[in-house]
Parts: sequence; structure tokens; C-alpha cells
Amino acid sequence: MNIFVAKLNFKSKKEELEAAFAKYGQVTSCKIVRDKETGRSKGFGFVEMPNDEEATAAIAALNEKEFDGRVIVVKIANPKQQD
DNA sequence: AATGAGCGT
Repeated sequence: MNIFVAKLNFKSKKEELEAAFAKYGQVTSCKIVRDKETGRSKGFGFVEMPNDEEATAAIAALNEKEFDGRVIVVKIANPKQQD
């Protein structure tokens, strides 16, 4: 299950996302999208969880909740170009 | 290098 996380604090790191979602389930990978030139965080990222039930639970638990001092938005991520 | 809705190097 790909999870889309937005409204992240600009100083947040992917490790924090991994830890936040890992508390509700197993996280196989996580990433925060940042600019390739400046390296600054774009304020949103993605979390990948193998268990659908844990992923949904993590989304419901972290969606519109405070993370790193900022209220974040957690939703199901749109399917990326995998072909 | 900056900023604050939205979907990835």
C-alpha cells in the first residue's frame, strides 16, 4: 500500500515518517520528496506498507494529525508509473 | 535559494 503524506514540516526527515508509520504497522520503505537541485524538502512524501490493514490503520491514525509540530495529511497515494 | 497545496529522483 502506497501512502501519500503531505503538509510535512520542511525539516522532517524520512526516518521520522518511517518511525511514525512503523508504530502502527510494518514499513518497508519511505521517502520524502525533495528538490533535486536545492535539496530542500517539498513538504510531502510517501510511505510504503506491505500490510493493507496496517496501512489503513496508520493512515486513519496519522491523517490530519500533528507530526513534527505540523498537522499532516495522509492519504492513499496515486499509482506511480510502474510500467 | 524560497514556501504550504499537492502526488515521487
